[in-house]
Amino acid sequence: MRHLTHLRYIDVVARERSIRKASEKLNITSTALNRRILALEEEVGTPLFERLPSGVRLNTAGELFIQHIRSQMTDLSRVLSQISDLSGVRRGHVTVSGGPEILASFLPKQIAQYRQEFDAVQFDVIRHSPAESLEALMNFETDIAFVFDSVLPSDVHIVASVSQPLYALMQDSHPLATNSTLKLQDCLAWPIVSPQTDSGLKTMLEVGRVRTAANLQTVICTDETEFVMDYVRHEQAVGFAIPLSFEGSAQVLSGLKAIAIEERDVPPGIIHLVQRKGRVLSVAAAKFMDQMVQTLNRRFPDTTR
Amino acid sequence: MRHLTHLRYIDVVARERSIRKASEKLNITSTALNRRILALEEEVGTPLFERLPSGVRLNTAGELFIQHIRSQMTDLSRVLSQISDLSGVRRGHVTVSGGPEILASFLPKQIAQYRQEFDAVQFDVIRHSPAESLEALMNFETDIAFVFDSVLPSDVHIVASVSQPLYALMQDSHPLATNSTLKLQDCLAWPIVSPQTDSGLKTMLEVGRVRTAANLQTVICTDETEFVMDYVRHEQAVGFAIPLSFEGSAQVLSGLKAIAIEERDVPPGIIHLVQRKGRVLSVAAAKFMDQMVQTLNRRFPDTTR
DNA sequence: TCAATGCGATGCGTTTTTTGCATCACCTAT
DNA sequence: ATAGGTGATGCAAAAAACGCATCGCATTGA
Repeated sequence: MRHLTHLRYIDVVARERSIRKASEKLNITSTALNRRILALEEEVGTPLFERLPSGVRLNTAGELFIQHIRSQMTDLSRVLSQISDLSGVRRGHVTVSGGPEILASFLPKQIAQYRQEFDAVQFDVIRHSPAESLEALMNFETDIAFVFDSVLPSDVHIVASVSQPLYALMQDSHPLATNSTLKLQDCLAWPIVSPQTDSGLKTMLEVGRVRTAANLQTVICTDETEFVMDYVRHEQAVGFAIPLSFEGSAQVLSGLKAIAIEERDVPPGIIHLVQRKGRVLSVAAAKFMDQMVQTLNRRFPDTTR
Repeated sequence: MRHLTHLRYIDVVARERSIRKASEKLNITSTALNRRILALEEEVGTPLFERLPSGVRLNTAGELFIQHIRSQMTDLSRVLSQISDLSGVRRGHVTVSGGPEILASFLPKQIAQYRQEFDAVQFDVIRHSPAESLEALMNFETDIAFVFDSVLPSDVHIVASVSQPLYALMQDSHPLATNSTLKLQDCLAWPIVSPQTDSGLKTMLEVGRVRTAANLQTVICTDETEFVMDYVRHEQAVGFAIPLSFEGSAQVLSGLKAIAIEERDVPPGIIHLVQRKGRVLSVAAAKFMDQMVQTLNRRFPDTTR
């Protein structure tokens, strides 16, 4: 789409903060791109970029304008998606972001299920911290985001919230594996694989640690869910995860046991399924969102929508 | 703005339902315009217009697309308005529509007051029936509309509602002019100047007629508020109006008396001040809206917002 | 202090796109 | 059948966009 191209030019320049860099990315000369920007600024009647020795940067007017540009671009692709939807084929593009908890088991399964029905829809999956998720959402870079245990600003719309208790993961031959639930204290004697960054999982564990005064023996810090799962297969250690990260796919847990930590010790975390407030999702994204909400409702009946 | 031009082309074709007519309006050849449309349809991947012997007409895809186009255009002008607002001058363009009741006294005064402060803002005032008002609002042709006594669809946002009792207008030397309020029955003996079309005023009067079984002697039907005011100066007839049409400007009423009809006879009508739901108004329009709501609140304390 | 480097802006010739004219094919109403 | 309307299309001219080479300027590093 030709219009889209024009808009994309400005968008990329804003992102790259350099006309020359942007021109490489767009496969045109910096001259052409530069003149486009000059022409645009002429039309708007005011500069949109500050010229710095190291490149360019949006000024206030530019910030307003780029917001409009991005909104326009996503709106257009939504409309195109609606239009091709008229002829029966469900085309489209959905961009989802979330933390590692989501990327492990839940999201791939959801996407696979969706694509069974609509295989002309393409997905982008991005790993983001909660803050990055929200920023990307506001910049129209993503359609849907999962945010774990975070205070949400008022300009995002919470489509669903699901409560996730903390589970301990271990070999199924592990001495603890016979329990039906565990206290955090029970884990003190074992090496712990704990989350690394300030993720939601880390926060949950931290709350538990403070509450029960349990001094866990962390031996490995990592956010890679797969690494955790795999590691506890090799050592009699204890890892942590939430149901969304392992439930529903038998293979992930093969040889492992997941046991709930008592909620008195660690209160459940909340995962929010969010989109940008006021934005109308494409047909594909809306439908996918709907499917996920339904699944969550079925698997976790306490899900609020 | 060059980008806007492209979009406008499509918009005008859709409105004119003819490429040739649109091309005249846009001061270009029909060839150029035709090819633009063909190119656009190519890019979108599907026809947007049906070709009829008498011209063109939007198909379903086109309807979706034009909606997007119009939204884009108004959004862009809003952003440009915000941008020029950054540099201190409040520029902009506000389009208001409403029935004759509003156009008489209230609206001109409001606009004059607003332009005292921001004289770079330009206004378009259009006279519309309630249905036309709502349609224009949805087509992004107007920013703000006054709708009198009408059932409003869910896709408009009611910014304020003001209750308006019916008043009888007559010479101040009229025999009825000594009363402080009037019953509809009191008017039976006099020639009546009544509203013509199915306006809100007409509806109010109709309700009163049915309720009190009063058989008014209508001698003139007109919707022109000014005509009514002027006519009752010449004959001892009775006209009707609502406070918004005459209150606040002494000249309009000079030589006339306005007396409230008792609310038992004729329940007050409601005038809604509305905008398109989900749409963000330009700085100028929002500010003007705000001023009007404040005025209404001051003059009619029962105004809801 | 003096290159070296990287940035956006600009003049000019070339390429690509857009436009206008003339014309075609088609339908409708007279 | 004819006259007047519609949108589509081939072709040449006009306009816009593009790429190359170059400029001016500021920062960086020896």
